[in-house]
Parts: sequence; structure tokens; C-alpha cells
Amino acid sequence: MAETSTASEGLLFLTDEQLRKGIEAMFFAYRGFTSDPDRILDGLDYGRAHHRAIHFVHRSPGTTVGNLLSILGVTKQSLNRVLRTLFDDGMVEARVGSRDKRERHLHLTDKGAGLERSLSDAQRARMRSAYRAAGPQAVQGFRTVLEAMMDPDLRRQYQGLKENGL
Amino acid sequence: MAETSTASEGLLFLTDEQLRKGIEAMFFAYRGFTSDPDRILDGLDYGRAHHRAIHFVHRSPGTTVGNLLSILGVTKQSLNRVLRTLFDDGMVEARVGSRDKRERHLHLTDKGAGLERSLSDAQRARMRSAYRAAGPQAVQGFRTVLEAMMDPDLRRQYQGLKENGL
DNA sequence: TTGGAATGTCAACAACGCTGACATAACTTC
DNA sequence: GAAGTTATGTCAGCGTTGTTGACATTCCAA
Repeated sequence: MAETSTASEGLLFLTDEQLRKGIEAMFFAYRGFTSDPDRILDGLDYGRAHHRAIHFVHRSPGTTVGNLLSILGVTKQSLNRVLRTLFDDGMVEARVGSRDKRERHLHLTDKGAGLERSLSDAQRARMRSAYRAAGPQAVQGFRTVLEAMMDPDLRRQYQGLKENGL
Repeated sequence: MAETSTASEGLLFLTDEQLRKGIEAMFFAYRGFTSDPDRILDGLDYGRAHHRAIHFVHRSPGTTVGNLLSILGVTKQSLNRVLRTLFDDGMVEARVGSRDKRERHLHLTDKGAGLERSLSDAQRARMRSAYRAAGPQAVQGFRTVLEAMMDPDLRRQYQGLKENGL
């Protein structure tokens, strides 16, 4: 295939074949991306939904249930089922809001932080080795394309979490 | 953040923060990546599993059930449930192998090819616009990082389908 | 005080993974 | 030609995680 040579010439011949390759790259890479945490979660009674909840609670401590709902894009019933098991297992705790007492602010317990670490260590290790193998230029391109692929709403979630206090 | 400047200097400071950003980029981008086909599938009685089956039958016409199993990485029971509905709906047909009569060679019907086209048109449109927005260099990097992120087995599937006659 | 927001919960259902067991046909090997 | 293996299909059951719909509680805000 002449794919790489066209790209290095600075031109974009976006044949269906090229685009198909990109689509399959996403498919296969995502499998790799999730496989390490999945292996860890298998042992416990958790799945990917638990991982996602733990991830976003970790990165935005004190986030509310509503915020988590909008980030994860699932129904509250679905999220609640997951959060309940995390509460029960002492992974996450919910503190009633001081300003607005309807809100529950979510935090990882020490135990939860420990699980988060083992999950994200595994995932980061793969990401790190992929980044190293690909090189800095590639990493930049990787992030650029992924951002362009997001829905605008999700892109805002992705970029703006700090500013929003999420 | 100094993320982009470090990358453009040709150095890789792989902080946990950088890696977390990459992880979330995968998460949010994958949501966008699947959202257009998902909308189409919603109307029909199909889900992502049907999409995947249709995709790989399209790109490797005559592939066997066994091949599809190894590409998709699911159990035969799970795949069979999906294939059965696709047979029943006249989307996919199975032809008994000529060399080995145990094998079923899978092909899209005209109807199936029509669905495939509408699914992949939607997905390619997003991929194309992401590629255009990001530029050729970024596209190259995108693919490089994704390949590095795959499990070796999956990477072989990804790269070698033509050579294997899959 | 009334309306709406944030949250929790119950019930039911669907998609799609899984395991285990069993059946059939066809190829391969001794 | 018998025996073993391979490719496939199927039944039954179960788990995770998504969905809708309905209803309750608490609390903020106008």
C-alpha cells in the first residue's frame, strides 16, 4: 500500500481503504487498551463500568453523581447500580454537599484509591510503551486525531474538566 | 500545560498526567467513533456485535466462521447468536466450503451490503473529517500509536488479513 | 408554598459477553 | 475402515451493563 508515502508527502488521499484501516485500528487498539484493566477486574466482582466510575472519581474528587452521569453518558439507574456496589465494598464514599445538600460528592476511600492505582498502572504501562514505541510526533498526532473524532460535547468534557471543577 | 511543547521538542516526558490524558482521549474518542453506527443500528434490531460481524464479512468475503471467531475474540455461542439473526434477515449467507465441507464461507447479500454501506459511510465520514481536521502528519501518528497499543496477536490480525486470505 | 432539581430505588427488559454440554458432519490418521 | 480431531451449530443458564418507566425523598429557589 502507498498509504504511508502519501501521508509523508503531506497529502491526504483519503481512500475508503485508508479510512477502513483507521476504523480497524481503533477497533483493535481499543481491545488492547481495555484488556489489562479487564484482567484485574475479572478477579473482583467488577466490570468496566466500575473502572470508569473509579477513574473519574479519582481524577475529579468530590464530583457529584450528576456530573458523573453526564461524563459517562449512562442512565442514573445504571450508574447507581455500579456506585452502590462500590459504596458497599468501601471503595467510594459519598459526602452530602455543604452548599447544596441534595448533592453527593464522591471520593475514593484508601481502598478505592488502591484499586484505582492498580488499574491505572496497568493501563498507563501500555499507554507509555505505545508512546515510547511511536515517538513524540506520533503521540501528538494521536491525540489530535482522537480529539477531532470526539463529539463536541464530549470534547468539552475531555478538555474542560479542570476549568469546570469537575 | 506544557504537554504540546515537550512533544514538539522531540522529547517524551511521560508524566502520569500526560498518560491519563491519553487514556481519556481513547475513552471519549471511542464513544464518538461508535456513535454514528449505533444510531443506525438502533432502528433495526441490531447492536454493535452485528456491526462487527458485518464489517469483517464485508472486508474479507468468504471468511469462515472460525476466522471470524478469532478476529472478534468472542465465543462461538455469542457469534452464532448474531450470525443466526443475520442469516434469518437475509443480510449474510453461508456457503458450504468446496475444499473442506465443514467450513461455512460467509458472504454479504445485496441487502447486507447495503446495510454495511450505510454503517461504514457514517463511520468513515467521521474518520474522514477527523483526519482532515488533524492533518496528514497527525494521521500517521495516530495509526502508529494505535498499532503500538494493540496486543501482538491482534496486531497481526490487523496487519495481515490480506496475506492470510482472511 | 410551590415547582423543579438531585438523587435513590424498584421492576422489567435487551444486548451480548460467558461456561458447559452435547450433536453432527467431515476431514485425517493409523 | 475405525478412531480421533476439527468446524460448526445448538440448548440452557448466567452475569454485566445498558435501557424505560414509575415513584419517593430531600432540598433549593422563586
